[in-house]
Formats: sequence, C-alpha cells, structure tokens
Amino acid sequence: MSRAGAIVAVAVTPGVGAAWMPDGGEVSTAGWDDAINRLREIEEDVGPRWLWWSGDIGRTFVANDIRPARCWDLEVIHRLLVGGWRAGPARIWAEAEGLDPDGIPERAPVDLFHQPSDRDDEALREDGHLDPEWAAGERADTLAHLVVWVELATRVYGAQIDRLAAPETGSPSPAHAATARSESAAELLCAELESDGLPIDVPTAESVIAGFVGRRPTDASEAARIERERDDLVLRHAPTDSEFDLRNPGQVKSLLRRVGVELPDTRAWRLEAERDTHPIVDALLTWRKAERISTTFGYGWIDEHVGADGRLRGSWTASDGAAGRMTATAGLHNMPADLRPAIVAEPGHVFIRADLGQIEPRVLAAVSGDEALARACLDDDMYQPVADRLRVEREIAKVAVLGAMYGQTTGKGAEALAGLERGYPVAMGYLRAAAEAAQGGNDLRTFGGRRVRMSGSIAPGSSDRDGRSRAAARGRYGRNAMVQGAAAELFKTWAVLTRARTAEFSGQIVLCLHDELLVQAPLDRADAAARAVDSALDEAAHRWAPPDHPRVRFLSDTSVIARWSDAK
DNA sequence: TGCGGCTATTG
DNA sequence: CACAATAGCCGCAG
Repeated sequence: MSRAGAIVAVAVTPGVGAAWMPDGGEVSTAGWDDAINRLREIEEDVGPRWLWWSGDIGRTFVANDIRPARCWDLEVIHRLLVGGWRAGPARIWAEAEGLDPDGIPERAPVDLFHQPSDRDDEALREDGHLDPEWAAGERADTLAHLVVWVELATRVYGAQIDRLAAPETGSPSPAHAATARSESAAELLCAELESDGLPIDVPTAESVIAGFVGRRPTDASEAARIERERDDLVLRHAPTDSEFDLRNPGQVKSLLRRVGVELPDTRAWRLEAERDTHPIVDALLTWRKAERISTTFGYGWIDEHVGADGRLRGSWTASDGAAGRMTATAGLHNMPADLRPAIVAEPGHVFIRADLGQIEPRVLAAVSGDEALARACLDDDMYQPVADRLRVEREIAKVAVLGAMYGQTTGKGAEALAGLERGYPVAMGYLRAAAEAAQGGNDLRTFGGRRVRMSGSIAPGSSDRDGRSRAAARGRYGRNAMVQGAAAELFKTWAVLTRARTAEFSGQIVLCLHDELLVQAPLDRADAAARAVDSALDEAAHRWAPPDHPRVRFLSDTSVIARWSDAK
C-alpha cells in the first residue's frame, strides 16, 4: 500500500544506524545491523518522500542498494532558494530560521581550555544557531543524535515549504515547489550515476587512443621516447638551431613567426586557416590532437576512471555553476566524439539515446510567454518559421536567436536582431529585463525558482578592470542564466521522470548531457523503455510548463542503439 | 603551492 | 569564438 504523500524524515550514519520519523508521527531508530533492512521495507511498503539533509544520505541509500523513488533534499533546496554553492547544515539552518548567516559560529579551537570532551550535547545554541560541532558532522555518531537530526530536518522542511510559496521568492508559482522536488530527485540521480557509471568497452577505447598516440607504452622511458618522436614530427619543420617548447603557446607563436606565419594566438581555428601556408601548421594541428588525447583522454584516463566492471565513473553535481546545470568530472561531459564508439551497451542490452531539439529557444518561448515564438515551436525546426517571419535565411535567424540569448551585440546576427525585436517583442523584452537587472547587480530568479546571485564570486566582473565591459559581461551572464537555467530545470524534470518511468523496464540512466539522455535497457524491453522516455518528456513539459503561458512543444530525437556513436 | 592565461573538448 | 562546463600545462608571484 503506497501513500504517495507521506513524508519520512531520515538520518543515517554507516556503522551507527538510522533514525526516521513520519510527518506528524513517532520517531523510530535502528542500529546499523538492522537499519538498512528497515529502511528498505519502508521504501517498498510506503514509498515515502524521504526528507534528508543532503545527498550524502542518498548516497548511503544507493551504496546499500536502496533506490528511493522520491526525496526532499534540504541542501539542494537551500541552494535553489539562496543561490550560489555555499551550503552545509549551519547555513541551511540559519536560512530556515531567519538567522543572520554572518552570525554562524566558528568552532572553538581545541586547546587546554576547550577539550572535545568538555562539550555539551545541545544541537542548538542559545542564539539559535546550530552548534559548530554538530554542523561539522561530528554529532551523527549515536542514535540519539540521529533522532535530533530528523527533528531538525522536519523544522527546516516546514520553513522551506513556506519560503517556496512566499511572494519573496519572486512570483509565487507552483513551479517552484515542483522544481524543488525534481531538483532533489536529480541529486539522487547523481548518486546513482556515480555508483553505476557509464559502460565503456576498454579494448575499443584503447584502439581509438592508439590511433592518435600509438600503443600503450610499457615503461616511462618508452613513453618519453614516443613523446619525443611526436615532438620531432613538428620540430623537423623548424629551424634546426633553435629550441621550442610546443607546450608553451608563446614559443609556438615565435616558432610560427620564424617560418613566416604571423598570428595573434595559436588556437586551432586560426591555425586551420593557415594549413596551406606552411607544412608545420598541419603538423602542429596533428600534434595538438595527439597531445590532447595523451594528456587528458589517454591510457591514464582509462586507468584512473574505468573500473574492473567496464564502467567509467566520475562525480556528479545536480546544480552547478551560473544556472544550475548538472556537471560531471572524469571527462563525462566533454569526451571527444572520437571516443563515442567505445561507449557500448553491455551484453543483452541496448542504449536509448534521446536528445532534446532546440531546447533553449523553446524554453525561452515558454518562460517569456511569447505567443509568436511559441507558435514557431510547433514546427520541428523552429528556426524556419522564425526565418520566414524575419524574411532572412534560416542560418541568419538561428544565429540571431542564439545571439539574443547569449547577449551578442555585433556580427552576423546583429542586423537580424532588430527583426527579432519587432517579431518577438515579448521574448526579447524578457531577455532585456534580465540583462538590465543583472547589469545593475540585482539577483535574478529562474522560472523554476533558482536564485542567480549577481553579488558574490561566481558572477563575472572581478578580473576585468574596465567597468563598462564588466557591466556588459554581467548582463550577458544574467540574460543567459535565465534561459540556460530554466532549460536545466526542464531537463532535470525529464531526467528524473525518465528514471522513474523506465525503472519497470529495467532501464538505467547512464549519462545526462544537458539536453541528452543515455539510458541502458535490456534488449527485449528496449522499445517499451524508449516509449517511456518519450512520454516522460510530455509529462515533464506538462509539469514544468508555466500554466498561464502558451503551451510550447518540446521534441526528443529518440533512438535505440548499441553504441553511442550509432545515433545521428 | 596557488592562480591566471592559453588551449581543447563538450552542450 | 557570444553562454556554460572540466581539465591539462605553463609561467609567475608568494
């Protein structure tokens, strides 16, 4: 029997045990021997929305093979409401209680007068702040302490619910509470992505790598010899009486000047234009590619990040950076396309690869409420109707729309920008308002309720001493964050619904890539899983979409494939 | 040792 | 070569 509305606050410490408390009910505890079984029973019998302090608890669940359907992550929602990255129990508590975060106590130094054993055991100080030793996680070591944590969690939860519904957050919107739930689930999905990893066929990966840098060296001296030979393929085109370090851009520039190629910098797209000028340019481009594979995506990368089970693992964050996108380490988000043939579904399985078409301009149409732009989204290729309206080529229209979202003011799309202003004034006004607010140093809030801080270290402007360009950079940052951030929210809603709806077909999300999902499923259930991915998008668009705005059509290009490179 | 600059890769 | 990210190597300041 499932009670979908049930909230169960929970705190777990491996080796110690667990405490849990249903909303309005009694607190229970179990020692570690019993804790995981009890929690698993609750998940299976009740399927509650687990309320916990941070993704650490979710990771503990996942590490013990419990995959909850629903959660409420206080730290995730704190970041959503407050913006930025700083969190932790002390900040979360202070925010919930309306206390000044600058008043958060430092921990007392351990010295003759402050021994650890002197501590009293109260979680809350007289001034209302969380005790620093509790905040540092040192008081999660007994069942009695875990009981206190679940009680405190319940109090923070109440405050967050109030805050999500309050006008202070901007326009009060059910989207904010919905985003809070999907962002929590996304953090849980990150725990699973870290645990599960991405299937990679190591022999295939190594043969791709070998194609760029040669066979795996057996020892350090062979590695050094190969490196030297690679360097020589470039340097043989250079004057023999001079030494150049190819890894030093300044020296590469001098080297090129010596052979008559004068460039402001040595980026690949500039070198590309000079390929025919001198043979050293082509050699250098080849060297760069090999060097990149060798240092970043070579044998060392495989050794470091691929497990014995043939899974590539990195760490994941559910809402990083300016706008709250998912991020991943270990090259999971920037793996060269050349390596995609090595991403292969395991025996008896296939991948469902699904990617959203033109997600950012469609999201712009939705959040701005621009009816004309929303109508353009009815087309599979929304740039075509925009081009027709502006009476320009499709490529021009595309560059103009992207330029508007990125804050471009010069170049090819600039003249079409005026047409956009006339044709889609609501969307353009939305972007301009965001840019102006950001330029003036005002915090923004995305459609889903994420606060984008314009004060603080993430926002641009610290290194740039020119005030005007700094202001312009802030404007572009804010303008883009509103679109990219809302797109990230829609994407995560889709991802967590895909997680839920493909589970019955044994689907497992193995990669999230901003607008693309890779799901592994058993061969014989692939079609059903693929249909579930598509219907999860419809469901996500429904849940996420602004209720008082024109409906916007979202599209997924979905295919069933054996390896990542097979699609499109 | 930490940080900014340059470079390459992805969405 | 606009917006976002991770990550490597180099030179330079402390």
